[in-house]
Amino acid sequence: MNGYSFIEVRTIAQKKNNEKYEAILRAAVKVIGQAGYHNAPISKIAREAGVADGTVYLYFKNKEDILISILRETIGTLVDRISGELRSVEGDAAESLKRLITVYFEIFGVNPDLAMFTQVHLRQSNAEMRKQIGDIIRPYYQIIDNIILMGIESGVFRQSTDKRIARRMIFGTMDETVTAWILTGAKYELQSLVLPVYDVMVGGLCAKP
Amino acid sequence: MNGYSFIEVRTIAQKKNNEKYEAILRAAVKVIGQAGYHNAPISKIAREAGVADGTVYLYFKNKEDILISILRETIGTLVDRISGELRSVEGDAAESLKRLITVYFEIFGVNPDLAMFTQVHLRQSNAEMRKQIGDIIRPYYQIIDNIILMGIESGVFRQSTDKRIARRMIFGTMDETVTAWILTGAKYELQSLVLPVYDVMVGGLCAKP
Amino acid sequence: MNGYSFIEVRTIAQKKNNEKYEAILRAAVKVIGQAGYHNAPISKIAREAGVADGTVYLYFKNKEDILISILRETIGTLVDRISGELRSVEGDAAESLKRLITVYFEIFGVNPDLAMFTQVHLRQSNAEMRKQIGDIIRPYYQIIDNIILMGIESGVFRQSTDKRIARRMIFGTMDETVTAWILTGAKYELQSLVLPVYDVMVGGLCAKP
Amino acid sequence: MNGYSFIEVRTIAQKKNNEKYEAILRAAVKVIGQAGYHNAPISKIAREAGVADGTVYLYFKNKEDILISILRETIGTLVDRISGELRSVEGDAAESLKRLITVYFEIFGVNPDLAMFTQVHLRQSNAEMRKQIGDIIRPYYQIIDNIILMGIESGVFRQSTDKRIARRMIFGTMDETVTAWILTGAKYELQSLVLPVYDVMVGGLCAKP
DNA sequence: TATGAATGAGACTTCATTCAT
DNA sequence: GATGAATGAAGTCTCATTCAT
Repeated sequence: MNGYSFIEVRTIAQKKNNEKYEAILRAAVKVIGQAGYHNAPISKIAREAGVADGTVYLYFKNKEDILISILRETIGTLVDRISGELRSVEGDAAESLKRLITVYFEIFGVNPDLAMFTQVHLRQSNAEMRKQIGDIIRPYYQIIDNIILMGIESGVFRQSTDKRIARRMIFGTMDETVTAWILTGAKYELQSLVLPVYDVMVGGLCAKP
Repeated sequence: MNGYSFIEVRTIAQKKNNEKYEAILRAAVKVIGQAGYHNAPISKIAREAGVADGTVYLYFKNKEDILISILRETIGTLVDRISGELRSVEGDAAESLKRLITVYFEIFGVNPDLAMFTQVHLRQSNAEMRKQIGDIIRPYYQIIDNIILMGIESGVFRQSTDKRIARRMIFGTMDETVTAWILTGAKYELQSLVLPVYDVMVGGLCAKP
Repeated sequence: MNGYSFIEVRTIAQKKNNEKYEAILRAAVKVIGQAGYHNAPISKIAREAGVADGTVYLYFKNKEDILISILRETIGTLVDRISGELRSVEGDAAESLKRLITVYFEIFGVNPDLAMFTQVHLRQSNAEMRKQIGDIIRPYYQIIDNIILMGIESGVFRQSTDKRIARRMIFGTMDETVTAWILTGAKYELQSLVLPVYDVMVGGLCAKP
Repeated sequence: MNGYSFIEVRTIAQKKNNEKYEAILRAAVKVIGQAGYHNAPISKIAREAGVADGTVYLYFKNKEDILISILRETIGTLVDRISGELRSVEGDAAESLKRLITVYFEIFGVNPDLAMFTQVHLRQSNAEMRKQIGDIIRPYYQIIDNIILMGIESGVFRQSTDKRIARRMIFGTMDETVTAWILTGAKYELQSLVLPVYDVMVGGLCAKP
């Protein structure tokens, strides 16, 4: 439940020998993150994980399955951690949003390869994969939606807010911020951007009257 | 200077016959847009364009060059059209932003394949390509930056706005909106979202006191 | 140290199964020898060796590497065998030269494909390969040079002999003899030419006074 | 009849527009000589010759025909020039041999590309081409044979000389000398080697008793 | 004659996946 | 479970040759 490990969310069957399962996922994040999905041969991932090529197929159906699994673990971690944070600020939409951004930047800030993977290379998926991706990512969207709803109902956010659009603004801004961060070399602390990002989300661009 | 056509910028040579050049680019947008860069063999692009495989290499240095060329044409068009729009609202930052969103949604709204290409598949590039992509995309960023600056200086936007963050919010929100639109099947009119998107960008989430 | 096998020198890796490594080299000698380097597709070599195309790349870096490897094995064999022969006639330059010719004709005489490969198709290399070829072939040149030097110092060969030219005469004459032999169909025993070739090298054309 | 040009030996039909014919051959010698047969696209030869790709096929049946034609012209020139030289030393085998070497080194010494072409890249031919090459080269062999015969009959060369072997020694030594010269960068005057080469051919290696 | 755009066969090479050990 | 050698489909790109202009 802490979200720092890939272990918890595995089923019992998969828990057997999860050392290798995790090693492969970690290796895949690193290799794909740095080289891109189509420049990351299974053989390279296996070597990085310290296992044989064939072993990968004992833990994953195929290469796509690795991609999906990484996303599942990542989103799982994200949702776990954010949920944990939100419980302690129950009802405070503004603070919830701030925590959301904080956790998001934290998770990717300490793992640029994972950021690169999620923001950049995950897109290299075909139509049928995107369906699965959508399903996996939904709980995360839900959290954002809940925060927005909470804000509107509590009067902190505008009544007229278009909820879908607001979610895309939040998601898109964080996404773009992380993408810019890695594409410019991950040279500064992503954490330092939590407040300005939060500020522009909440306050918008306009000068208040 | 019209920006509506692929004609202006020639890559390999000033071919007499740019019909084929454009046909290949159009085909590439379609095939890559639908299947993804790495699932779009040259042979498929060539067939879609109605030319032989080898012909593609008379107009483009290699496969990457096609990707780069599409982006160059697209950004060129985008910049041309937005610049045109902005001239008629000289100095009005809010209106400029609205026009930016309008043009952005217009261009991609009529060409979901192009949207898919730009929003999704363009990311499937390696490190050295991203350098080129960065160079090409810069003029577009510049336009957004100019609008922000204009807004701040004219007092329409907040003085305290972090310009980099603001740009990422604008870019990320539009990007995410278009991405969501195509990933859900491009079923509604993208144009209908101009106002709500503009609204959340300018007003932010918070209820005014 | 026996020089009769391709086993000793490993290029890519110390493969457990060098049966395939040798099978591919043998197939390459045959196919390239008969068709020429640029008319010998990897697919043909693989088929001749009884392996899949991709297997070739488990044992060789690329097509050039095959060429280089064959040369290395051949020169290795040649040098080993000649060295062995020369040990038993230590100091006798004339006899050494005769043994050199004998071994040279022996090796190529039993393998016309290898002769064809070495004499004819090896030349089809680009500039950078020729550098490597030069390095590999050097020990062989050295042996010839040593024989010449030995002959001069022992007074068997003329003091005034230009050593470089002498080496080229020896090498060129053997080379041309083998080339002519294969280009005319390898119909006679190459061995039968050892003495006349030796004779013309040592005695030259002129009638002694 | 001077052998310095490609013009004379053309038939009347081919003489029409022989400027282009010669330009293409010259270009081919240069491009193939420097890059090798299989790295010398027709397009490159055409560009070097200042004609269109298609024009090449008005003068040559195909790419192989260019190779053959160059050889024919070269051997033609060689035979013409040597024949001319030999007429002035009628009957003197030793002097004839010296003139042979001189002309050989002269022709290739002033044109390293042609040397590279003949010594190195011409070998990149397939079986059926080699038949043609043999036919073309025969008159040149004939000249060498004649010199040898003349030497034996006049008592200048040994009675016991094996004529075939002697020819191969002469040819192989010149060939190897020129090859070594170009492969080491054509840095010295090939002419300077005429005498030492002649010397080793005639005197052989042995110290006279 | 001359052009050069167009063709498409075919080359080299990579790599996801399988399977005997 | 674990291995890694082997496979072969598929991809990118080159280039000899043709043909409409």
